[in-house]
Amino acid sequence: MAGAVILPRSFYARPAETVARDLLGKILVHGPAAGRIVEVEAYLGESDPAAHAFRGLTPRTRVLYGDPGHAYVYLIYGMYECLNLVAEPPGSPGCVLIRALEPLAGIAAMRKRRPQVHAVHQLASGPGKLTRAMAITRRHNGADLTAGLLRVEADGWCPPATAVSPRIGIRSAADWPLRFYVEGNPAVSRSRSVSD
DNA sequence: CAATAGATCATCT
DNA sequence: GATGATCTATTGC
Repeated sequence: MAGAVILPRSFYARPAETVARDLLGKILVHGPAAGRIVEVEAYLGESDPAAHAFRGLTPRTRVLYGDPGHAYVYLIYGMYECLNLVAEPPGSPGCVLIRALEPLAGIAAMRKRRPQVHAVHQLASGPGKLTRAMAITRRHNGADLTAGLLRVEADGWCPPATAVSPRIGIRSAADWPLRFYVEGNPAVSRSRSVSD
C-alpha cells in the first residue's frame, strides 16, 4: 500500500459519530492482512443505552475510558469477538464498532481461517467474521492503533456514496441512526434489504 | 426466500 | 444465574 498514511490519534479524538463516518473507506491493517472499512456503527458512551459504557466504568470498559486510537475487543455470544476503535478524549467512552471489511490483502490467509466461505466479499462481511478473517482476538484489547501490527491507514480513497441506518443486533435505542456504510458495496452485511 | 434454533462463555447482578 | 453490538445450518413455505 504505497502512499498510505497511518491515521493520527487526533483523528480519533472527536465525537464517535464523526469518527465513524470518517472511517468509511479507510484501511484496517493487521500484519500482512488488510481490508477496506465499508460498514461501522457509533456507540456514544454513558448516554447511549446500547453502549457497553452505559453502565459506567467496569473492568471490561476500562479501555473505552482511556486514550483514543486504541482497540477495544470483546467476546460476544461466547464465540465471536468484535473490534471497536476507541474514540473521544480520555474519560469520554465513545467508540466505533467495525462491522464489515472489503478484503484487500492477505486473502489466501483469510480463506484458511474461514474455510467454509467461498465468496471473497463474505470473508469479512460482519463483525464476528472480520475479526476471524483478520486474526484479531482479545489479545488486541487495548492495542495502540497508531503504532504496531494492528493499525488503520488512509490511502486517499473516498466512498462514492454512503448511507445511514439504525444499528443492528441491539435492543435498546434500536432506532438511533448510527450505522454507516458504503452504499452498494457487496461486503456490507445484510446488504439485501428485506422489507420496509 | 424467510424464520429460527443452537453453539458457548465472559461479564455483571 | 441471565444475558448478549453473532453466525451458520437447518427447517418450513
